[in-house]
Amino acid sequence: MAKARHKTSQSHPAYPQASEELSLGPLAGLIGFHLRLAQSASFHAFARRLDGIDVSPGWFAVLALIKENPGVTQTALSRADTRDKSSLTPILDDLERRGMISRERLPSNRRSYSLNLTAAGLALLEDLMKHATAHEHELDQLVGPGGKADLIETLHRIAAAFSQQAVK
Amino acid sequence: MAKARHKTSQSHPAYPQASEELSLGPLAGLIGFHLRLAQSASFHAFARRLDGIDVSPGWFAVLALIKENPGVTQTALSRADTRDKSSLTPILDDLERRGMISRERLPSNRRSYSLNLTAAGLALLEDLMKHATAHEHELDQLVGPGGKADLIETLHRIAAAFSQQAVK
DNA sequence: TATTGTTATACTCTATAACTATA
DNA sequence: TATAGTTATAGAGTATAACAATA
Repeated sequence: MAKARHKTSQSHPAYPQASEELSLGPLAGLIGFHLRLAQSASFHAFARRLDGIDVSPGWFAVLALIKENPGVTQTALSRADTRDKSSLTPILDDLERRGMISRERLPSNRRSYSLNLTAAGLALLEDLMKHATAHEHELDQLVGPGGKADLIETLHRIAAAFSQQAVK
Repeated sequence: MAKARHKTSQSHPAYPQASEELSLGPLAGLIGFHLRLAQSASFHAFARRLDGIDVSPGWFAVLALIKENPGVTQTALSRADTRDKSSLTPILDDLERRGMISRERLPSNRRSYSLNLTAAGLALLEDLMKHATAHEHELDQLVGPGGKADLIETLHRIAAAFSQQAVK
């Protein structure tokens, strides 16, 4: 987990287009393209921070959502994190095996699990949160003091708009 | 390729946290979290547009970069798209097999290929560009008229800052 | 020795479909 | 019949390492 390591050797050979940055052409004006590069770079930077901890960036959101919504079910959790419930199962299996979460059948509906953090899970989350905060601090610097709320609102609007489409 | 299909059945059962949106807690304030959701939603929406065309969103950038930088080498291309050269090989193999690109050894450096679009590749790219433009138009609406340049600049700053880190 | 590109391989993330058990 | 969760499986996407050809 969290095993991203790059080695971008900067040589400057003598043939066209290879020594400098490529021209992006129309890509330079596409939000979608920059969204991909920014999220990928940010994700890997966060993963690098988590090196040594055996938890990937995606698991952080799972733990944070359980803490914030005690007793949440797996299906509700998968919806909030916009992935299929079947993608969540192995993650939760692992977190349970490691004693980070508890799963209890709901008496009112014995098909569902009620998910909660254990004390160990809370401690893990708090550790992860420290790294997330440090990472976020870097992002804040890049975005600037006035831009953050706007940026989050815009990103949220994008996510919400296209998620609705997916339902159609 | 481009096979994303969601079915978010909106039932409203009678147990806690399942009927409505979950609380995001601290995640609500994290740029990184919203970056992931926005890019994932936008990516899948674009992929949905490309349904029927046997090319994924990632391949679009490859074709666009080759068009914009005729004769580019594989290593330079992989760098511009921030992925390893070995990830590019199977994509280029496929594009070449389908007659979309040409690969010629550079006389000046016979280790390198010079990549170019064929006529068919250009036609494919133009078709893809129509879909990308339509998708981008949707994003523009969401971002608003004044926000676009700012958003792209911010995303670019994030990508650039963390890519540099990766080199260290 | 260093670099370009290929190959072999593996890991992460995520989805679909069929299943069990409950409702 | 419908829903919650599991299992089996598959397919993108991407990386590392070892390699051949070339520099």
